[in-house]
This record gives sequence, C-alpha cells and structure tokens, in this order.
Amino acid sequence: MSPLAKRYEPQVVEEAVLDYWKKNDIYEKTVKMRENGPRWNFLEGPPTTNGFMHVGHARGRAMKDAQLRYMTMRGYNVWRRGGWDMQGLPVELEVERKEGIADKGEIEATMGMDLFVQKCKELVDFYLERWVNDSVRLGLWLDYPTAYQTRRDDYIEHVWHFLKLASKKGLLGRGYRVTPTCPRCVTALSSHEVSQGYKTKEDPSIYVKFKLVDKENEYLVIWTTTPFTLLSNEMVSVHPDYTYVKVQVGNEYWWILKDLVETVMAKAGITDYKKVKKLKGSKMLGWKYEHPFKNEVPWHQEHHEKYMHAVVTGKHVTIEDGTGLVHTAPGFGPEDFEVGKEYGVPVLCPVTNRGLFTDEVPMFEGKYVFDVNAEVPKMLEKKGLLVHQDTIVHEYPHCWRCDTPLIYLADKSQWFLKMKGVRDRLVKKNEEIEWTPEWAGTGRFGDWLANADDWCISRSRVWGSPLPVWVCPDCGHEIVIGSREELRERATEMPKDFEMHRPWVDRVVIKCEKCGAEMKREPFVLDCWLDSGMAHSASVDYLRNPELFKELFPYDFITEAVDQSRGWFYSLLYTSVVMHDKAPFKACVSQGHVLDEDGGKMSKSKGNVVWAADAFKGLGADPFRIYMLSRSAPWTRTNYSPKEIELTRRNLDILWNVVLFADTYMDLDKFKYDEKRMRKNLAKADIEDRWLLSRVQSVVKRFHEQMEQHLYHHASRALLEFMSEDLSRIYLPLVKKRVWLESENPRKIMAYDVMYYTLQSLLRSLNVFTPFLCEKLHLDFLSKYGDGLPESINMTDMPEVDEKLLDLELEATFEVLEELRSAASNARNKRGVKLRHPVAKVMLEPSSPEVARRAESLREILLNDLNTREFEVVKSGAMDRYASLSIKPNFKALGPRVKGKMKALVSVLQSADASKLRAELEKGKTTVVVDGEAIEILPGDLEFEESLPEHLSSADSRIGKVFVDVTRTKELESEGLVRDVTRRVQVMRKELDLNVDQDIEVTVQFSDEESLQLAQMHKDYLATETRAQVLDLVGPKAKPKWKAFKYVKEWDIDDLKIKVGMSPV
RNA sequence: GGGCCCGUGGCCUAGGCUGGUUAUGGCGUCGCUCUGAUAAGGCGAAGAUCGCCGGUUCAAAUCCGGCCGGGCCCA
Repeated sequence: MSPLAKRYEPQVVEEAVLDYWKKNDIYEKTVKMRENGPRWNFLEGPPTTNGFMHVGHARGRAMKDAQLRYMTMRGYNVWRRGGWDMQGLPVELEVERKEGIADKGEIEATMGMDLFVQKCKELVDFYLERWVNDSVRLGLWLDYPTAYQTRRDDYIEHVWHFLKLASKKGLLGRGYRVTPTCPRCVTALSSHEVSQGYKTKEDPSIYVKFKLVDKENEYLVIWTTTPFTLLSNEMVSVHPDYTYVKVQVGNEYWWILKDLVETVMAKAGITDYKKVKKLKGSKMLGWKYEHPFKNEVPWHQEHHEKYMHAVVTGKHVTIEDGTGLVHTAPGFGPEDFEVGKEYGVPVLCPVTNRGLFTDEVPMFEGKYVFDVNAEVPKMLEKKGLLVHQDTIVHEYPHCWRCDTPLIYLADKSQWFLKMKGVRDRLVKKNEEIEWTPEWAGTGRFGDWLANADDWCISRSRVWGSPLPVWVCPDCGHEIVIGSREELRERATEMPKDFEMHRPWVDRVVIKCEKCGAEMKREPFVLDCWLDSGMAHSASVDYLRNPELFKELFPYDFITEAVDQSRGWFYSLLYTSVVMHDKAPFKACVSQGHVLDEDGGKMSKSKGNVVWAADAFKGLGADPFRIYMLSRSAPWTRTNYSPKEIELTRRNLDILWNVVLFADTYMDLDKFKYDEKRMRKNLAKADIEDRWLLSRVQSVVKRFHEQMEQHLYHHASRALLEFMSEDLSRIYLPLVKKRVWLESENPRKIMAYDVMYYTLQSLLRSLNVFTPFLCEKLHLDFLSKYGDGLPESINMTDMPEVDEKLLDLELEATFEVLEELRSAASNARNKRGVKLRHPVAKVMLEPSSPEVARRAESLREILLNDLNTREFEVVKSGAMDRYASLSIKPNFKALGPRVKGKMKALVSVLQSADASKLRAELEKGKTTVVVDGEAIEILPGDLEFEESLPEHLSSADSRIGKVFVDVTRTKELESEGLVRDVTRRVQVMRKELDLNVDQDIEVTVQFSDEESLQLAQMHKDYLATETRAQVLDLVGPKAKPKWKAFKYVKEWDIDDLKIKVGMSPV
C-alpha cells in the first residue's frame, strides 16, 4: 500500500485497511477461498437494533471475531451470517418518546398503529446502519448483506411454525399467570426482562395486626413493604415446622415467630411484654381472622371459602425478616398465587395493568398503587391495627427500559410455553454443551433450567411478532396458524398490503370451523426473546431451505454475555429442543460484563456508558481489541480503562518498530525471503537464530493450545510477550551488529530470513486479535520481501508447529543468558560500573551442571553482551577464597558476660578465622582465648558478614552466583572512555537527523591531556562506529575552528569535559 | 432466603483445576543505566499477614468448612 510511517497510528492504519478491504472485496475473497474446507459454523446472537454499540458489546464482538478469524485461517469454511434483533418494547418506547406519545393507549388516538409501526421500522433501520458501521469499524467480519432480521416475514414465519408445533405438543397454554407488569409500558415482562432491572427502592415497611375471629383480643402480626396489596390479602402463611409464640402486650395477645419477637418488639418500641404460649406453625392451620378492609372491599364480604382469611402453612416462610407470618395475596405475587391454588381460594386482583385500582375497591378506584401505599397505613392506624411503621431500602424490580417499579399482577389472558414435559430434555441436552467456563453451563444455567417457570410469551404491545392465535368469540374455539400460506387458505379476506405485523395481521378474519362465526386474532405480540431464540432455524430460512439447515445444525459455537443465560441461551435451547430435540450449539463461551473504570455498572442514567465508536476513534480498534481480550479471562467482568488501553497499545508500538527496523535494513539490501535457504543454512546459523526459531515453535504451540480452549487472554499474552521479550528485547540487539555487515554476508542474510520467518508466524497468529495492524504489515512488509503472498493475511494459513525447528535445550540455554545478564547488571550496579565500560572478567558459580554447560555454550555472546574481556564458569566453592568473612560481635549479648574483657575480645575476634568460628557455632558453642582466659561463645553472640574484595562484586540468581571483576586498567579505561564519547557523537548525529549511512567529519577536544591519550588508543573504534571519515582528537590547548562545523556541542563525562564539532560530508 | 462468581503491594492483574524454593507481570514513585528500530528497554529500591478464622497436610494463595465484603442472577 505505502511505506511504513515512522510512528504507529492505529486510526490511520485502520482507516487505510478498511478502505483496502472494501475496494478489493477482501472479505468475500477469503470466504470464497475457503468454501471447500470443512464447515465450522457460528451462530450470531443478534444485537438489538436499539441504541448504539457500547464497549461491552464491542468486547464480545471482538471475541467473536478472534474466534472466526482463527478458524478461517485454520482452513475451515466458516459460517458467520450476521443477525439483528429488531422488534420489541424498547423500540416502541423510543418512538413514543420521539413522537411525544405519553403511553401505549395514545397510539391509536394520535397517529394510528400503521404510522406507529412505520416509525418503529424507520428507527430500527437507523440503528441497524449504525450497528453495521460500528461492527465494520471494529473489524468484525460477518456476512452483513445476508444478515437475518427478526422483523422480516420470512423470519416471523418460523416463530409461527414453532408455536403451532408447540401447540400440537401441548406446550402452548393460556390462563392465569401472575406476571411482573410495568404499569408505564402497560405490558407484562418476562422473567429475563425483570432480571435486568433490579434496583434499590425506598418503600414503606409496616407491621399490621389481624384480629383473630372467635378469640378474645388475639391478633396475627404480619409485615409488608407493599401496603396496597393488603387490599386483596386472602391468607396468612406460617411455616409448619417453626415455633410461634403468643405475646402479651397490654391486654392484647399477638402471635409472632419465636425467633423474631425481640426484633419486632424493639422496632415497635415495646419493652413491656410477656411470652405466654408456644405453638408449632402447623397447629395454627385454619385459624380465621378478620380482614382489615372487610367493610371497604365488598369482595371480602362475599367470599367464605374454608381457607379464605385464614392461616395456611408453607415452607416459603422465612425467619430472616418480618414477623414469620406472611401476608398472602394471590393476585399480587407468584408464590402467593401458588399458595392460593393449593388451598383452593379464588383470586382477587383489583388492579389494572396500568397500576390503577378497579371498582372492586371503590375507595381507591382509579388510584395508582404506589400512591395507595401511603394511604393504607393511615387507615390502619385509624382502625388501631398498625403496630409499627417505618421505611426500608431494598432491591426491587424495575422496568428495564423505563425504570418504573414493577407490580406483580394476576392476569388470566396471558399465553405461555410450558416447562412441564420439556424440562428433563432441556437439562439433558444442556449437559451435552461444552461451556466455557464450565460452571456457566452446569451451575448457573443448569440449576436455573432445573427450576425455571413457564415462559410467558405474550406482550400487550404493537411492534413485535404477532401471536398467531385466532379465537372464536362465540364458541371459544382457538386455532394456531403455522404459516402465511395456512393463513391465506383459512382467511375469509386478506388485506392487500398484508404483512406479519400489527395492525395488518389483526385485520385478517377467519371463519370458525365449528360455529361459522368470525374468529379474531388474540391481540398480543410475542416476547422478542422468542424471536431471537428461533435463530437456529429462522436465520437460515429453514422452512424453505432445509438442506442448508441440515449442514449447519447444530452450530459449533456461540458466545454472548452472561446475562444471556436466561435470555438467548435459554430461548435457543427451548425452541431447538422442542423442534429438533437437540441442543442448537455445541460450545458456548459465556462472557463477563464490561464495567466502568471504578467497577460500576454502565448505564444511561448514570451517564457512564462508553460508546464503541468513540473508543475506536480515540484509541483505535486494534488496541481496543487486544486490550479487551488480553486483559482478563473471557468470563470475568472487566473494568473499562482507556489508560490501560494506552499501555497495551505500547506493545503494538514495539511491534511496529521491530518491523520498521527490519524494513530499514532489508530495504537497503534489496532482501528477498527464501525459506528453503534458511532451512538449508540452519546448521551453520548463529545460536540466537536457532534459538529464536525454536521460540517461534513454542509460542505457536501455546497459542494454538489456548485458542482451542477459547482462552483468548492466554493466547494473546503469549504472542505479545514473545514479541516484546524474545524478539525485540533479546534477539534484535544480538543481530544488530550483523545487519551492518557487507551486503552478501550469509550471517546477515540468515538474520533477515529468521526475522522474516518469525514476523510472518507472529503476524499471522496475532491477526486474530489485531487484524488491521497485521493486514497492514502483511501488505507493506511481508509482501514486500516475500514472493507470491496472497492479497490479504486472512488468506494465509495459521502457522503450525515445526518440530524440526524446536530445540528446548537451546531455549533453556537462553534462560541462562537472561539470568546472567540480569545478575551481571545487578553486580555492576552495586559498584556503579556502567555497562558501557568493559570489565576484566565475569564468573559464574553455577547452581547445576546443566547451567554450567549452557553458560559455556553462550561464551561468545556473553563476552560481547556483558561487555567483559573474560567469562569463566567456576567450580562450586571456588570463589570462597576471595570472600572474606568479617565478624560483628553482638555487644548486647556478650557485654553482660564478658564485661571488662570486651575490648580485648574484639581485637582477638578481628584476627580470628571467621569461617572456622562460624562452622563451630553452627554446631553449637565454642570458646575463644582472651588474655589466657577461655571465653565461651554461644550462637547469637556473633554475626558474620560476607564481604568481597574491592575488585569483585557479586549477585545471586536462580542459576547460581555471578561475580564481576571490576579491576581497572589503562586499556579498559580507554575503551570505556571512547564508548562514552561515541555515545555522545551518536546522539549528535541523531539530533542532526542524519541518515544511518551518512558520513561525517568530527573534532573532539578533551579538557585534559590524560584523557586525550586514553582516547587515542581506541580512536579507530570511534571513527567506525560514528562513520567519521575525518576524526581529530585534540587536547585542551588546541584551537579548532568550531565555526566551520555544522553542529558543536559541549559534554560532561563525569569530571571530564569534551567539546565536539560535527559536519556531514 | 437460595444459586453462581470474585477478593492477591497505592492501583490493575497472573497463578488456583493438578498444594512444593524467594507469589507473576504491569502502572505509578525513587536511584542507576542502555540505546542509530523503539514515545521503548535493563538493573536496583520502597511496597503484599494472597479478605478473615479454622481444618486437612511434612508443606496451603492453591484443597475443605465457616465468616466478612463486593458483583451478578433468582426469590
């Protein structure tokens, strides 16, 4: 494409690559190229086209892309159709907001359903475009043109097909459900929707007493945080096994759970009370009480069932809060509803799905439930039934879209899919799925499946797949329609512009086959999770294309965030098991969420959401991707931190610079990569060449192992570490000298071949994480020096491990090298000897024979690398004779015993044999003779300090002890000085921005004659290293013509001053 | 109340399944140093009771139990 820029700028690279891909149809070509490979099928979990992509979505999508690119480059024919979830409540709500519609009831009155649906379509089209743009910008390669859309008739038809099948199997039901309802959106919510909206809420917390019938002054004390539900209270539940007590308070008797008496009394501020009787909960069954609002609510006067207004027992009663007696209102709670069913009491639910009381409660008719919450306690107080009142802050479900607190309402018209009869199959099929991490499937999802309730699928809304059920108003006959064709056949009349959405579908009338009346469609739409759940079949148009379906199903892989356990993972599994009796996917990676920088949840209301497009623009998609995937395990939650992305990005800078280095010299030499040549010359290659080639194999091996387990964080780190440690930090400095050799030198060519081979393997692997950068380097570097490469790195194959190049012994040898370097630096550092100054000798006292052998084989590298004249591996203990042990008496311990002889003792100890003393003390006590008197020395009386003579410094390491001989000689001084000067001249070259091969002329003036003499000894070195054609070294008295130089600068080198003049020639 | 996950220097993080020298790496701070690919790199210093308590074991960050704290999910 173009020469590499001096600096890596991700955004610039990415824009250019995106453009290249588009202009050259690269994605299409990679697909075509692999079409004969074995199939590997991915099922895309469709994002909702409502709102924009945030960084959490983007993390998941980066994982998808890494997996897809990996499989593609392993030769698979990867199925990767995109998909979009386009219907549902969120879309309606946004349209309502934009159009200024207060709630659903106003739709017909203001704009009509036709126009409303049109607006919904326009809205999802708008977001769809944004989502595609952001996904493309992220580098996520999916089939976008063929992407499935849940709003299309072809798609919806599959949902109908499924419901008809479920109905035939007896799984589709209708009837009373207590459903969480949003009074603002006027619709029931599914349990997975509820689960998204738990928030803290402040509620009243009231303790109320119910008077027992036929008993003098005896009351049941109950607790509730939703006072309005008392209006339809029907029972009080107690635990059959727990103990309850009768407490005397004044002249009244209250029944409370034994364990909670103190708590309740303390809350109510009652100190004067007495427990008078104990009873097991089961004994209280059937006790009748007087409903507190019997007079106000006619319904309570009209019902006299055995357990109406009576104590019942249930094991759901807990002892943690409240009174242990649980107020039970079947119309307002799922558990209460079950209790009601069990005890055969009818349901009272005097509230509409807008949260308003009906005429069944005349005094509150038309009032909002949460307003009534405040009035109920007042009334109870007047009646003398309120024991205590305060407030509580707790987690309460809210509408996930509009934040309105939900209410649980019994509604007999809801439609649902049954769990009974399918549950066992679901659990069994789930066990066949390979989950990452394992607990996501077995624990979390598996347990939930085993306990899941029926699935309420009906929604009283507009923009969604319509429920395909028509009902006869006269005889009640119901039919489920399974396809458009079937509908056409049955319909007495089809609208001209028919589509499978409201309001058009509502206009279809069917003649009842039983009584001949006109059947009307049940005016519900379906839970959008049912839409997306059908993706296993609907996304490939199973009804018209069963052959394709057969090829793909079950899919090899899906991955979504953990909240999809109850969402998509579940709806996919349910529909697939019912339809095909198979789990629809073989493997699933459950991803953790992305939180804000402080670990808080990202939400629009908090204003802490980071949009993906902004992240790509600000930081680049590649840095974003590799940060997200390398930072932590896929299933753990991650705090989003731009600062950390910048740090990760530095790794990519290093890669860029490595390539730039290679490119600079390869370009000068018109290098062409030849793998055969490299392999042929391998035996004669330098040790670091063979080492690096082996490291490539080890890293590629690890990369594959980790990718196969979906451990992207390990896979990416292995590559990054290899790149910055092995390649950049270790290998490149070792070959630097070689790239300066004359052009046809085989050692140089070898270095080039090895670098090229390494970068090729690295870039192909890394491509799964940073596809833009790797494509760029493929085009501008790999293709420049290698012949016959395809036009995209994605059209090449993943590197495989080449056992012939693997040499673990050599890798272990280089670990010794690293240890030696670090220990030698440490030892130098202790004496303040710069690495630039050569030392006389470095010695290693190795920890094992292997280390000794490996160190020996490194001799040549070590001399240069440690900047030492000699390197020696010494025998164990060989250095002891240099080490002197000094004795430090412990005066505190010795003083009291030795007293006046202390001075004499110290002088004796100074000349004593310290190592002998230490050996004796290790065995026990010993004696020292002072002035003819034996003094007993105990362990702890003396401390020993090892010290090395002035010319030696040492450091410990894992491979043994390293000694550096820092003896100064004229020769060493000279070399050090010249290197110091060289360094300054090099800096000046760089400051002048000279080309690496630019010749110069230089004059250096020294502030003292002695230094000048020293420098003269290695003048040649200075001239060669700095490419100085003319080099004058002069003393303090000389008067060079400084004005003749292009650049003149004075430097301090410790006490020495030098002045350097330089010009290019 | 139940289920699942998490808790490692000031901050972020690896390791935990399979117990074993001095607990990984990074950011930041300080001192030194290296460098003609590098906005990088290296050496060193300071900084951790691996949430707490108990158990198993010769040996626990790791396994087991309990508790505390945080998150998510469900009641």
